[in-house]
Amino acid sequence: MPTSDAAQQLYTALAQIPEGCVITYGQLARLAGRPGAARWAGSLVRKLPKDSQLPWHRVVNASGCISLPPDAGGREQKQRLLNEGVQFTGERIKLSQHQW
DNA sequence: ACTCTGACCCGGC
DNA sequence: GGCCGGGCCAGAG
Repeated sequence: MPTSDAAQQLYTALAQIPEGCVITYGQLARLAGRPGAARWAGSLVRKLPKDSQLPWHRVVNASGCISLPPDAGGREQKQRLLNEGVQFTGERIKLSQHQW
């Protein structure tokens, strides 16, 4: 495909993430075959529809924190993660779930 | 075609 | 732990 071959891979990898696990934009971009293109991954995730089945809420930055502002849906993301069993240490995700 | 921007990452200080 | 600068990709003005 067209221009979104890698994008499709990114979506696929995102869909492969099990519950209770999170991934960073960089890792996601790497899985999609675009190492270093974390920004690109963020763009795709941001454009993702809310009714999408893709677990976009399991994507966080390398710091292990939600990069999305609370007033933009970050609150919902955190709530979803908590609902799936992801433990938070304040605003930071526990290192144990840092990888899947 | 060029410039700016964005849910980013990494190495160096 | 923090701040700075450079690097990556795609889309919009």
